[in-house]
Amino acid sequence: MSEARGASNFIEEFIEQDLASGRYDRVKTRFPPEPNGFLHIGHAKALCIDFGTAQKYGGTCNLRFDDTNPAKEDAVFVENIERDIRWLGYRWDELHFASDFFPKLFEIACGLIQKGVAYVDDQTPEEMRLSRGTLTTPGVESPFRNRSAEENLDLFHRMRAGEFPDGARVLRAKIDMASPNVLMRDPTLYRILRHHHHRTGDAWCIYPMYDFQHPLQDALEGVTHSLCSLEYEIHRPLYDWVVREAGFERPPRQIEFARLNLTRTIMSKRYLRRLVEEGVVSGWDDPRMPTLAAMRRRGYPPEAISDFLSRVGVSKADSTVDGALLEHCVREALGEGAPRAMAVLDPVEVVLTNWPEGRVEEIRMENHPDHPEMGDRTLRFSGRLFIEREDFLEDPPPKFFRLAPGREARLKGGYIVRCEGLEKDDSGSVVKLFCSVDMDSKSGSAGAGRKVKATLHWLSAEDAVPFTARLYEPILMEDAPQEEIELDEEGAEVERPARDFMDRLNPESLALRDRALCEKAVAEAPVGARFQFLRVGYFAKDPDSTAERPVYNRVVPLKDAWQKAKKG
RNA sequence: UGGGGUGUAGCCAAGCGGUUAAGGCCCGGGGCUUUGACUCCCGUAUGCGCAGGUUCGAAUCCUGCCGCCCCAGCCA
Repeated sequence: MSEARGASNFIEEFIEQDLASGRYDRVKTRFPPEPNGFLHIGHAKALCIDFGTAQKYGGTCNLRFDDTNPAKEDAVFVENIERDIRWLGYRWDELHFASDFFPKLFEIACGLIQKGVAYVDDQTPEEMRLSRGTLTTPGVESPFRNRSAEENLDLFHRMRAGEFPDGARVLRAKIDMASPNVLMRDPTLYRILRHHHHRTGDAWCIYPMYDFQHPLQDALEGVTHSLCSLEYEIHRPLYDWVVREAGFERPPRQIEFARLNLTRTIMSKRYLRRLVEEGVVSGWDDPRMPTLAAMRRRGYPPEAISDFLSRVGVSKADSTVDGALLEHCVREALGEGAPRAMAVLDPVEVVLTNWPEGRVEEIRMENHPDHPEMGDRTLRFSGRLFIEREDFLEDPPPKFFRLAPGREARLKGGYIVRCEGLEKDDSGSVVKLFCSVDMDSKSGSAGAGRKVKATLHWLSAEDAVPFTARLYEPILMEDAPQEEIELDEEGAEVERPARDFMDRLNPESLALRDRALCEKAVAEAPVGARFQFLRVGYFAKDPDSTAERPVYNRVVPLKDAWQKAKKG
């Protein structure tokens, strides 16, 4: 099943070394989200690495919820995360919750106390902060550091029994208050916290900290390779300390990689939450959000996301990937399978002046130019049609070769028309084009051999169904620094927010086209259906659609050489 | 000023002492085209953060310097 043909990144190199040296005889990873929010494309990177690596080496991957902080967690996030993982096409081996291990973790903590490497500290949070020292100065040992094991054990049990108020005491590891690695200065292992937990209810009033729970749980599950992002690199000595002190023979190996950043994309959970709470977006699944729920709703195929992630690669260098790469992957994933259809987003009426009165022709249109097996459909063609407003220019610039006064263009699958005149409203905008049609130019006929530079998409009045198109752009206008350095009164450097990220929001991240027209088949397609609107882009039907008013999200636009030429 | 990481093209990223430094995205040029799409060709680092050194030979080894990221939660 697995085809391990050599390592394709540094993590796999480590794994192959470990397999070769006999350190491990199998591969077991885990994906360990905290159920406190929605998964986004950044989490998807970790997810693909965790599941993908296990898969490659014929191993297994667990899904584990690190639910050790009930104040921030909720069962609804658990459900959403599970759904997102399945959507990406991954299946976990075992499902675990940190909360299922609370009794075991408590037991291990007691063991550490008995060994004399953990103690109960009565200092206030403020006292602890002060005595921890700074980055450049060592910390000071707590006055409670040398209590007897018996006293510590008693105190810890009483913490668990609820004898002390929140924050009154903590359990700490006894490591080294002078360590240059601040994390090793007697880190907190347990805190008292009275808060209803979404799974254990009020059974516990003490909760383990990440640095205690995570390594132990990895070890208890039999994880061999604990893959995580770079910010945990400095936690590794502590990770190793915990599993070693707990007595695990063959502890997991933690390997860290760089997390994903995307241009013009907010990836911070805190900021995403603000967008939702302040109503900037409609919710966690607003198609402008970088969450998997949003991408699914917008119409991204899951294969596009895994393809994107595999192209991005895995390394330890901080990076920001160009959003154009994701778009490319989405287009590639959609190009083969999405049926083509006609939709005119910003219609302008075309009247064919020499079209036989009352005549309506039926035209066969292929559903996909490269896949005849996808069949075809019939569209009507008549003397009253609609084309895209931007496909006509009264005063065309040099490289514009679509319709203009006196110029010809082909209506795809139909006839060649020539613009003979136009009508404007009081404000000067074009409301109607008068065109002559070459009756010998019907698509596929002998007279059609003539070449015309432009082929336009169109809809005849008989077939045009009104709908709303939602066009999306990146939610940020630019990638600006989050912080800038300023000098305070004493001339010291301080960091403060350069500009609130809310000021960098792109006002054009959502554009509505509510006069848009589409084919009947498009209007009647089920929610989630995806089409390539010819010459416009890929679109997916949104759940907001009603029978009277279909709504389509632009998944991604088509590449457009003209738009590019216009700007350059 | 402490510790841990990291720096190869506009953006990612291979490279692990020995031909002219992979590949993808972006970009430019051309072919094809009843989607200015798709596709197909071609092109884009005498250069690998900078400066020295070792070597017949350095992106790869050594030394020094510089930039950027992470760490002082009873968050994860």
